[in-house]
Amino acid sequence: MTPDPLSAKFAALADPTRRAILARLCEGEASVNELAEPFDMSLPAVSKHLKVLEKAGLISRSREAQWRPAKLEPMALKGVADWLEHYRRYWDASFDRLDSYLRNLQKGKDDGQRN
Amino acid sequence: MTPDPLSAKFAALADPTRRAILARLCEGEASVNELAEPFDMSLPAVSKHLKVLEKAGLISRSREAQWRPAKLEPMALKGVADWLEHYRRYWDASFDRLDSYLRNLQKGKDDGQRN
DNA sequence: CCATTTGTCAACCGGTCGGTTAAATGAAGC
DNA sequence: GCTTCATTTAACCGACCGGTTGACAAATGG
Repeated sequence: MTPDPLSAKFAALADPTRRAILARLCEGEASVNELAEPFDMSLPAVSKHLKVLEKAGLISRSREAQWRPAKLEPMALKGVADWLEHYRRYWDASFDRLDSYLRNLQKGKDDGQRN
Repeated sequence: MTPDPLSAKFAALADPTRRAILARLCEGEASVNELAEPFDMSLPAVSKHLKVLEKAGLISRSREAQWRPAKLEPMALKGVADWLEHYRRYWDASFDRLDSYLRNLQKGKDDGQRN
């Protein structure tokens, strides 16, 4: 247990239901019932998903009478983006290779360097 | 089975061993034995991790005599980055709020707008 | 106090995950 | 053909995941 924070974030994001919940929370805080509405799933199931997101730091929860609204915590996503950023140069390089390959095709003839 | 590609990528990244393998592959292709060397883990375990990464599209594999070198496929990571990009404006906003809060603290007195 | 509304907890279930060991495969070299 | 090296497959294991149902808790409001 107690996996590292980054693993917890990736694991939390690896479920489409949870990603949909995050997308919904972009529009503002929402109660469990509101969040559960789009899904064909029991309330406890949604509650569990919220707990996973909360433990990963991706959302926070408050109390408002009998409601427990959930709120997006976007800085946690920034942590994931920062990890990915180390790899940007690799996919940029891949894209450049693909780009020049396509340019050579476009130029039509065999006037580009082979390889 | 057959989860959506984005879920497969997040799930593959949710394991520190697999992230370490990707980091190693930044330095170039590597055989299974090379990749397994840093880990206190059997070879079949590493082989399984590679299969997860491959099914997620994050690496590809070739054949070279009796070796099956693995190679980073960075465009797959770009797919993850693109999904995250939708949330950038939210963490930027959070960061700006934090930033101006700290600026007001730095200015010391209560001359900033509250709330 | 009682009922209603909202949400969580507990126990259970089948399936997947991350690891193991032992056996099988594939290619190379003698 | 046999051996050796590199890797995968198969079977198994305990733990975790995503879902269920049923009971419980906590706040609101008559």
